[in-house]
Amino acid sequence: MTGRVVVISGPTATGKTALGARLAKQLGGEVVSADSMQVYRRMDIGTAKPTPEEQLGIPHHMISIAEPWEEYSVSRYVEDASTFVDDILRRGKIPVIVGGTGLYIDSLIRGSGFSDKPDPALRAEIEAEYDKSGGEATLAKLAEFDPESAGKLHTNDKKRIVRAFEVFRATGRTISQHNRETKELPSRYDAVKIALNFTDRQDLYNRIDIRVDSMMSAGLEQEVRELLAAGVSPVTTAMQAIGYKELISAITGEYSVVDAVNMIKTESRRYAKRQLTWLRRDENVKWIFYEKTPDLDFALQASTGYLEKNYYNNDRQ
RNA sequence: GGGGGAUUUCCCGAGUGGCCAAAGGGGGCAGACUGUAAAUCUGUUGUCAGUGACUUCGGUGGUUCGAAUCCACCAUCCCCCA
Repeated sequence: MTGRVVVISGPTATGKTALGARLAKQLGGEVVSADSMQVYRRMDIGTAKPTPEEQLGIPHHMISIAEPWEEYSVSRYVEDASTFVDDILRRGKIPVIVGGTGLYIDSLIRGSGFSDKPDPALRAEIEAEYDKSGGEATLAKLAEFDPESAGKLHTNDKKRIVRAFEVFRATGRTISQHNRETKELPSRYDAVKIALNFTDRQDLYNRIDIRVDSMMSAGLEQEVRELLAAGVSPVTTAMQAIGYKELISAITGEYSVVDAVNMIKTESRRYAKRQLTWLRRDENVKWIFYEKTPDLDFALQASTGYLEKNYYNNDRQ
């Protein structure tokens, strides 16, 4: 089914969560989170999950739906989230997709299909080959059957080179062919996208620093210790999250907690930059810029105005 | 008071007479991204006109055709002996 959805995105620490909840409440909608780390249970502080009070009594889906030792991924996300979105639409409500994981948002809206099943053994085999023959040789081999993606990839981009081989060996079709086909399919949902940002980059960075400090005083280190005590391996996808991986290293004595906190701040800033890069290439995003500090009322007003023009208007392109 | 060492481009840190605007790393900036995505990868980073010029290696002066690299003095910091 197709339907119209609202997307609230932006780099970390811009108040997406608060705006999303307010908007959902105002529009009579429900929130569908689009965050690759909030899907994990037991990781509340470091992923800045909305508390029950912050949820304003609005249903929030796709939060705390997997255990941190599970391997969650985009494909599972699209599968699970689209079920909620479809259900919300069926009930005549507005899905408000809130989150900062660009790949998840785009894949959900596009309705990306990921048909082949991941085969860890196959992947490991290809990785071993890459390590053995080197990037240059492996990329050359890729060019033999898929010159298109080989041309786009850098020799050091092990993950994507390996994946290109993996798709080809598993399905017999090249990844570039697969990508082209999914691109040509009509979007699964009609999305009105809004992104939050600051006029001045430095204000975003200041905001991130403040938030990391408050996560620490809220007990992030204890949260990480509990995950380790629960037996969560540091190599899982969940433990790659910013804030968690650094504190694990501090807990195991690699460096001090103070150093870890500084790294978390730096990593968060760099992450915010990558989020901006991802969002900026989407021309359909309506940006809302804060001056100095996040201003929820301003954002709410700006997004409401935008939605009135672009969401309810059926002539919208 | 005496002896020794240090001072490099945003940061750390190489560089001991020309091949140095100056290795490498970090950070910044920009980009990529289709089953690990809070991950991963790439480019760029003195200034200006774009294959050349100009300013820079604590400061001042000197040696030299030529200095971040040698000498003198000054400044700041560190260590050792008093």
